[in-house]
Amino acid sequence: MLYRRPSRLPAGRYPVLYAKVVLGLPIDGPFDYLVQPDMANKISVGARVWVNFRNKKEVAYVVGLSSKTRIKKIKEISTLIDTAPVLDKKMLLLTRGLAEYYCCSWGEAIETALPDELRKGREVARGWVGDDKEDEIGLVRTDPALPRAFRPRSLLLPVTPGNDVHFVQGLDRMQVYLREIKEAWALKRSAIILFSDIPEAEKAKELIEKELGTEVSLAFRKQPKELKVWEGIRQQQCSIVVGTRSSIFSPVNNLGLIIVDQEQNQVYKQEQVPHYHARQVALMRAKICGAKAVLGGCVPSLESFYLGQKDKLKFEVVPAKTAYPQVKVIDARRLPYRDRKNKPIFSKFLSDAIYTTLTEKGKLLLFIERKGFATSAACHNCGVALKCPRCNINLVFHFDEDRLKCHHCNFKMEVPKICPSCNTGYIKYSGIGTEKVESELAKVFPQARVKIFGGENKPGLNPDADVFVATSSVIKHQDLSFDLIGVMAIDNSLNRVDFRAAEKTFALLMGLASLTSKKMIIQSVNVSHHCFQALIKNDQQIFLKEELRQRKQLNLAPYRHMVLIKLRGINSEAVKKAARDLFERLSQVNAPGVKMLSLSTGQPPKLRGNFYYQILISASSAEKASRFLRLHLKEGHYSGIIVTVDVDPV
DNA sequence: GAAAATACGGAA
DNA sequence: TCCGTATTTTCC
Repeated sequence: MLYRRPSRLPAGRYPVLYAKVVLGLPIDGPFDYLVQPDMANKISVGARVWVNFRNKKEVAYVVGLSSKTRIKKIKEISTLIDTAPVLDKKMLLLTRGLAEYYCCSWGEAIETALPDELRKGREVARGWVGDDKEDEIGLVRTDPALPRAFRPRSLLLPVTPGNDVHFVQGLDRMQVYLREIKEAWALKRSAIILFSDIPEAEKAKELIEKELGTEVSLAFRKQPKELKVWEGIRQQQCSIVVGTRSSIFSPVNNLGLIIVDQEQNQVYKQEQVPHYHARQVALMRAKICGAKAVLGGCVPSLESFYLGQKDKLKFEVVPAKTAYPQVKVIDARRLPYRDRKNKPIFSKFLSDAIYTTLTEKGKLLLFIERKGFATSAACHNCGVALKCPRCNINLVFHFDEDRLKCHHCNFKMEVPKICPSCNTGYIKYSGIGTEKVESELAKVFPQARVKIFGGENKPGLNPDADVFVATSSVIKHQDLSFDLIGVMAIDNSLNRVDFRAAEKTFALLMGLASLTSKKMIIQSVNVSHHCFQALIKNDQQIFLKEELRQRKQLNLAPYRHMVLIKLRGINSEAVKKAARDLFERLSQVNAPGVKMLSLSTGQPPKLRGNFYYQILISASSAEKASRFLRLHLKEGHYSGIIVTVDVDPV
């Protein structure tokens, strides 16, 4: 993508100027358009223009200017939308990097970085305070003195070296964030601080405003004043922005600091194409801007821990002010039977603890992860779930084939008559109904006043209630404190068909543990799991190191980049055929560093009338996988089937 | 992504 | 040879 420097232009002659533009469509560009002479001194790289593309009026983004073109039948730019760029050279670099990483077009990446109204061609207030040094780069041309100003150069720009990345671990990490923000502010540099939800961002806005005595912008998608906020930030030399995922694209000038709080949280991954992860974009943007990146949370993601192990990220642990609770893991394999039909859901140990806490008028939390879980096959006697010998994830029973299947590598096996682990028990399928916990509790402890947590039901609003039954949404409420937390059916979470199941479960339990400084009791059939060992000993390294070791052994993230190709369509057979064909075709390509792993039905296989299939790939780098797919996905087109790519799925 | 260009194939 | 339809290509 090198744009040739124009040959010296004859004096006095007016040169012809072409603009290289990209569009927010899944097509590779850029496309050349003729810049009319009267526009030439107003157009700039990073500005929007209206163009006629395929006989349709479209918004396009100028990514380069040139005095040459190889295109024969060229069209003119219809009108200019902006006289000042809406993307500075750093944002252009960032969006292009995003496209290369996440396998989308540059235009699509640009559109994810801009507010909705800008994508529709809405005009914006002038007053850009860019921090571009114009002539140093030549991307943003503001000098109207033609023809000398035509200096379109390579877009392959050197990136500011030196990436300063830190991880702040602990419940009281906000004080470190404040320290960093103050430091950036003193140097007259901007800061972007991302939070996992809007209430958290709002809280932080108040706190930072109080501490710094300056106004802080709150930015998130689809807010009524999205464009106003965007314009406001762009016009300040230096600003502080708090927000959610999309705020990573805030148009701040002189960026000096990016903080991503709760970086292990999945909310930072966008569900729509391009499936970017705000943590990844934060690291990319920090590198381009020479800014410091600070990741934070109670638990690091395996990606961040891995960076730490390689000395690419410095850890700072903030000591907790509150005590860490006593954690007990109770073996739930053989809960005593009350009768054949009604298996008890509380162990003797948990029952006793609940009883004691109730007697002492303490507050209780019973946690049940209700989110979808696959039917797993486990031994009735020893409780060991049947796992794939190749992927170490749970096998799933398929009724139609009467066999066990691995959703990761397609390994299949007959259901064993007796458990291969203990050689005595028979295999049982579990899909535990957790809805009964409340009524079960009422049966066993008629004196307890039980509420399902959520909405109006919160400890503050219901001072009478003794017991709250809650799902993972309770973890957001870090201001709560209980005397006892009981964790039920956590094996459902641990046994999910997902190589990140253990990591997610660990983060969940760490979040829960911070809601009590007294006692947490976990019921599991898997007591020796490294996830629990780390919790019992209050040593995250036990979990992180073992998990990393397993990931390495199985060639999974963060050692390799996973890429998921999703196919969907109305016709089940057609999708299946297309997926098989695509898998076959991609497998035949010799691409070093790219490995085809599996072809399976989607999760779920059918959604809103569409049938889903997915192909899993691993690669030594995301860019490599994206290049590979960009090249080979367009070779074959399947009618009626939509193919999307998710790089680094979570 | 979707219109336009091309390839295909059956009937006259 | 013609035309309707499926498939592939191109969009500047």
